[in-house]
Amino acid sequence: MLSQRSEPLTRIQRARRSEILEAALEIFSQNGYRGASINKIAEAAQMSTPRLLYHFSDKEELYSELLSATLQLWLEPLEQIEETGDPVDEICIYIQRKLEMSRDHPRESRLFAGEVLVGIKRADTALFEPLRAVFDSKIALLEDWAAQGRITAQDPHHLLYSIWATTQHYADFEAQIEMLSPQKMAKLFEGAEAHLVPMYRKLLTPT
Amino acid sequence: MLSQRSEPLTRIQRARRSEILEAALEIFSQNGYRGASINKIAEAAQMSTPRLLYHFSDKEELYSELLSATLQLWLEPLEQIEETGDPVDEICIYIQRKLEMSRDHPRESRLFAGEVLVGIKRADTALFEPLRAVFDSKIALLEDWAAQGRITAQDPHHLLYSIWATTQHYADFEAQIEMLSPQKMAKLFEGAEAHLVPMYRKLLTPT
Amino acid sequence: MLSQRSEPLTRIQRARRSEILEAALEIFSQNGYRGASINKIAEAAQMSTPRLLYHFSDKEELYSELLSATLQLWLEPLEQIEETGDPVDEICIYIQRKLEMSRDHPRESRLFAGEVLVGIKRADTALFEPLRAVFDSKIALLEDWAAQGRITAQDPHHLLYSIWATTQHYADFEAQIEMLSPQKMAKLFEGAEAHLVPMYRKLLTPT
Amino acid sequence: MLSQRSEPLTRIQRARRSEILEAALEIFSQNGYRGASINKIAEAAQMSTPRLLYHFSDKEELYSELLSATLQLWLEPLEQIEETGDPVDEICIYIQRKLEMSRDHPRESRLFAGEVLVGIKRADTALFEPLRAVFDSKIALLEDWAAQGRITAQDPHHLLYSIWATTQHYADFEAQIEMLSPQKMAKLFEGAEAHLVPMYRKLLTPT
DNA sequence: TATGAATGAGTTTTCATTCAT
DNA sequence: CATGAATGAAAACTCATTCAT
Repeated sequence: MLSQRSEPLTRIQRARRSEILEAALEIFSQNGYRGASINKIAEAAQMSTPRLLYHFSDKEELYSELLSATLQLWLEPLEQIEETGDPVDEICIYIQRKLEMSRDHPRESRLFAGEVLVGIKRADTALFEPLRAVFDSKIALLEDWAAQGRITAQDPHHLLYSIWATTQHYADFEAQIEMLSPQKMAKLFEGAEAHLVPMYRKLLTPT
Repeated sequence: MLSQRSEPLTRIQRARRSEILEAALEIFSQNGYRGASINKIAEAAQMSTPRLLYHFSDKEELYSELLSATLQLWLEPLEQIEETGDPVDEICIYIQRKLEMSRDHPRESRLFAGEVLVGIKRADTALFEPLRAVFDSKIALLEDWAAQGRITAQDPHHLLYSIWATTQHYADFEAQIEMLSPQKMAKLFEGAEAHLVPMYRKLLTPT
Repeated sequence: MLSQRSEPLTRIQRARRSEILEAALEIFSQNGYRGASINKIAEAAQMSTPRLLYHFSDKEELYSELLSATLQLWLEPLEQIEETGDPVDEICIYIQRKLEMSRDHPRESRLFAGEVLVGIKRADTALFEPLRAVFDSKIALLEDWAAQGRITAQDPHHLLYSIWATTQHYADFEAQIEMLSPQKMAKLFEGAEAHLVPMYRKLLTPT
Repeated sequence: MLSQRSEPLTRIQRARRSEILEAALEIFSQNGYRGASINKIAEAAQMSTPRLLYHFSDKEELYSELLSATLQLWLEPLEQIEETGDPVDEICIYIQRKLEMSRDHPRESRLFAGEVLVGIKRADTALFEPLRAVFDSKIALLEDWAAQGRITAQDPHHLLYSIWATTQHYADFEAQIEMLSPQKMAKLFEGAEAHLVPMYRKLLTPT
C-alpha cells in the first residue's frame, strides 16, 4: 500500500491525494466522521473506493490528515502575532485573520470543531503539540504586554478563548446564523469584523 | 408501540423515558447522531435495545426529544432579559446565565452545537421557531436600548452572536480548553465570568 | 389460556372471537400470512395484542380458524349439487352460487387462494379431508351423469377445476380486473354470470 | 453499489444476477413477498446476503425485476394472437400457449398471482401499462371478429378473463389439484388442454 | 495501478410471544 | 379479564475493508 511507503510521492500521487482530501473535507464537514462513508467520499472524488484506499490506507488516515492540515492553517495567524508590533494592533490583526479563516475555510473550521466537540478522541494528541507550544508562547507574550501596561490587564487564556469563540462562531454556527440573520454570509463577516475589532480594541487599549 | 399513543404517560413510563434520555444525551453528545448507536444508548441505560424502542419508536424521536428540550433550556435565559431592568445589568446577567448553562449542561450544549455544525439537517425547522421569535424580540429590545442611549450603539445581531459564542465555547470546546489550560473546568468558568462580564460591561456602558 | 380449555365458550367470548376473526380476515387477505402482524389485527379489532392472544393462542390458530371456516363456506355450494335435479341446471346453479361466493366473500376467497398459492404449507391437511370427500362424490356423480348421457362427456376433474377457476377469478384477481375493466365489480359479476352460465350450458347440454 | 450504475452489465454480473433471480423466484413464489427473506434467497443462491445485495440494491428491486420479467412472459402469447389468422384457431392456440406457460413457468405464475391477490400494492403501476395496451387492442380485435360473425358473440373481457382463469389455475392452484387429482401434473396439463380447447372451440365456433 | 467482487461485523427496526400485575 | 412492559430472534440493510485479477 502506498501510504505505508516512505518514498516521496510523485506529482500525480500528490494531485490524487489533494483531490481526495478536498472531497473528504466536504463530506466529513457535512456529515461528521461517522456520518461520512468512504464510499461517499470516493464518489465525491470521482473514483472507486479501492482506488481511494490505495492512496489513504483507511478512513482514519484520511481524517487525521485533514485535521492536521487544519491545525496547521489554524496556527498560522496565531504565530504571526509579532512581539515587535503594537500590541493592540497585533491582536486586532489576529482577529481579522481568524475571521478571514472562518470566511474562507468554514469546512475546515467545522471539521475541527466537530472533533473537539466529541472530545478529541480520534486525533492523535501529538497533533496538538505544536498548537500547545505556540499557544503557550503567545500566552507569555500577552502577559508581558499586560505587565508592561501596553494592553489592559486580561487573563490571556480567556482573552484568546473569547477571540477564538467569536471568530469561529461564524463558520461553526453558520446554519443557525443563516436562520436568524437575513443577510448573506459575506455581509455578515463584514459586520462581524465591524463589531469585534472595536470591541477588542476598546477592551485592550490602555487608558 | 407505546410511543405512538397520545395518552398521558404513566409514572413508570416517565421514569423509563428519562433514564433513556439521560443515556441518550450522554451517548449522542459524545459521538454525534451518526456515531451514536441505539445499542450503545440502550447499554448505557441498562436495558435491551427493543426495550428502549418500546419507549421511543426510533432513534430520531429520541434525538428530537433531546434537541427540543435543549432548545427550551437555551431559550429561558434569553427570555428573561427584562425590558424594565437596567440594560447593561440585564445583558450581564444574561451572560452569567448562559455561562451557568454551559457549566451545568455541557452535554446539551454540545448536542446542539453538533446539530448546527452539520447544518441543522435532522432537526425539524419548526423546532427553531420559538427561538426565532424570542431572538427577534430581543433584537428589537437591544435596538431600543441603543436608540435611547442606554447602551452603546452595537449591531444587536453580532452582539448576541458574540455572547453566545463566548459563553458556549467553554462547553463546546471543553476538550481543547482542558488541553491548553491547566485549571479545572469549575475554575475556568469563574475565570470566564471574570473576563467576559467586565468585557461586555465596558463595551456596553455608555460614557 | 382460554384457547386450550375445552369448556364451551360464553356468549361474550364468541362475540370477541368473531370480532377478531373479522379483523384477521381483513388483514390476512390484504397482506398474506407473513405480511399480517397480530398487532395490526389487534388494532383492527380495537383491542390490545395480549387480549387478542387470550382468545387465540397464536397467529397460526387464528389463521387456521379462518381457513377452516372458509373451506366450510366453499363446500356448501358443492354439497348442494343434487343428484335428483336436472344435471345441466344443477351445474349452472352451482356456478351461480360460486360466483355469489366470490362476490360476497372475496376476502375469504383470496385468503384461501393465498394459502394454496404457497403450497398449502400452513393448513393442516386434515382440513382438506371434507373437501376431498365431497369432491370425490361429486366427481362420481358427474361421471354418472355423463355415462347416462344427461350431460356431454367431460372429464369431471377438469370440469370442476375450470368452474372453480372462472368463478373465483373475479375475487382473486380483482385488483387486475379493476385495472383492465372500467366497470364496477357489481356489474362485472353480472357480466361474468351472463358469460359463464351460457358457456357451460352450451358445453354440457347433450345434443 | 453495482445496482446503481447504468453501464451495461459484464458477463459475470449477468451470471450472478440470473443465479440470484432464479433463487429469488423460487423463494418468493413459495413464500410471498413478505414471507421471503433475502437471507433465504441468498442461501438458496449459495451466497452471503451482502453479496446478494451487491448485485441487487434491495429486496424490492429483486422482486420488481422478477415481476417485470413475468409480465413480459405473460404478454407474449397475447401479442401473438394474429388478426390475419382464423379467429377460432387463433384463440385456441392462445389457450394452448397459456397452458404451456402455466406448465413451464408455474413459479412465475404464482409470483404474479400473489402480487395481484394482495392488491398490486408493490408493483409499479407503470409495469402494467404494456399489458393494458395489448389487452385493449386484443379486446378490440375480438369485438371485430364477433361483429363480423367470425366468432360467436361474447363479451371479450369476460372471454379473456375466463381463458386466463382456466389456464393459470393449473399453476396457481397446483397444491390443491395435486391433493384432489391422483395424476401427475404433466398428465393433468394434457387433460386440461383436452378439456379447455374443445370447450372454447364449441363456445366460439359460429353455427 | 485500478476495479469488480465479496465479506463480516454492525445498525436500525419489527414481531410473535410472554409475564407480572 | 386485561394491559403495560419486556424479550429474543430475525429481518433488511450499511459499511469499512480486503482480495483476485
